Amino acid sequence: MVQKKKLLPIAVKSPATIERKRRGRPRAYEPDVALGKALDLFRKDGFAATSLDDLAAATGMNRPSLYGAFGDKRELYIKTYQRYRDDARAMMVDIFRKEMPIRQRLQRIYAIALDIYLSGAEGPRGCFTVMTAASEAVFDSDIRAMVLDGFAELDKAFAACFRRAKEKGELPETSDPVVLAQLASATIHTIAIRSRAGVPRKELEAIVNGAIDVMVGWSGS
Amino acid sequence: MVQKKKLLPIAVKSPATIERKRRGRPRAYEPDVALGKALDLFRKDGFAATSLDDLAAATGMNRPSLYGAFGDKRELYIKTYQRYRDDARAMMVDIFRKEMPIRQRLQRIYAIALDIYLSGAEGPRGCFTVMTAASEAVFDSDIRAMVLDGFAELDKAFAACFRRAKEKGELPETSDPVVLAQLASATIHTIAIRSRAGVPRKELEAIVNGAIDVMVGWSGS
DNA sequence: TGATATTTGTACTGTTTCGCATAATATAAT
DNA sequence: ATTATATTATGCGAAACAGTACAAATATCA
Repeated sequence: MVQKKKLLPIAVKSPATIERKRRGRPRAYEPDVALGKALDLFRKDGFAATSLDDLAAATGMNRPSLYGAFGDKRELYIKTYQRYRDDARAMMVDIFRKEMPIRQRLQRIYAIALDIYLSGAEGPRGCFTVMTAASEAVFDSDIRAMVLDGFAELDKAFAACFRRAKEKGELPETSDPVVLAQLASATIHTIAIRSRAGVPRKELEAIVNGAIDVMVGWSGS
Repeated sequence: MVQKKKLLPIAVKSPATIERKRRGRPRAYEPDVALGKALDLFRKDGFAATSLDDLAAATGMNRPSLYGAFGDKRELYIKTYQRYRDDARAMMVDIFRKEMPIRQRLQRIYAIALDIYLSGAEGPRGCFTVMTAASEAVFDSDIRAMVLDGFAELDKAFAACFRRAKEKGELPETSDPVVLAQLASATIHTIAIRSRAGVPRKELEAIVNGAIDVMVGWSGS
């Protein structure tokens, strides 16, 4: 009698998660949106400067519910980071997959990156991976591993782009996809940091365009 | 009678600061070394995660003395940041000034940058400018201005390098010193962040070498 | 020697913080 | 209805925190 009955009434509010009727008092929050609110806070203030009271206020939950749902502050931080990565990947994956000229592909990726970094009602929030590397990654080996994985994922995705472009003859035979990928990641990192410091979008776009020119040449505009 | 008497006995311990005999109870600390210790702590843990008790313990001062010497936590942070910038500039200035091939100049600058970023008994401490951009710069406009100034100073120094190299014929006429400078800064930023995440020096050097190759071509090694 | 100046060290205040214990509440299963 | 389960809500307690008041200590100056 583990999972017998069919015809289970699927909850209307959470389409992704299949959820049968739960037993006790119903939740007053939706885990996904609460996690999103927590992510917003952590991205704005960082781990150390964000208190559980702040998180409770932002999510509309009270502290015991936060613990019940996500564990302690550190576990919650890790979950928000995973959520951030999932979101960012979802926004990028199409552009990395679809067929298009390397120049256009890079332009679109950086445009989305800037959307992510410059968003935020109370100031630009930058890149959560970079912020986490700059703060928690040193003490905490689990978090450090996640951050390293984040860097590696981006490096690999860029390298694949350049490898394909080279095969298609868009890049000279002498070019090294791995080196170009590291430069592409470096450009991501520099706009992530500079966005946090308040550099306006126009300047960041100029940096991006210059970097693209160096990486793929002046073939297009 | 503002500054009349000559023959003032210069203190032996602090050669830089001219210091006459002070009136009351003597200091039990040396401001310069105390500020250095505070800088070490802030670089390791960041602003929010560093308590005044930690700072007092690290400097050997007690909290009232800390306030008397440097002001509150924020003022102390700002002073440590200025100290960091001064130190870094002092380590770089010769290489930016002396006459040498662009490739060699870049190699030396990145070597010193890596020395700074990877130093630290309890893990690599990264770049304080980048860390500050990632954390305090968003709320605090004074700190934000300092960080922006730090970025600009590096951009300008790199741009001057590439401009000189272009004039000496080390770079093609089509190359843009400003764009190359932004790439050079981006490379600084990416190794700063990655060092914090525990990437070993060998890998960071590979990133640097690849970036140099792209920026100045394969003329040298 | 006594007045003045400066720093140290202890202790205190009020606030914030994290984590949890406990009771109240709301639903499903029987 | 009664029981079991799951969540909310209140609030406690111990620790950490930033900042300051005040007395003791240690020097110079007259």
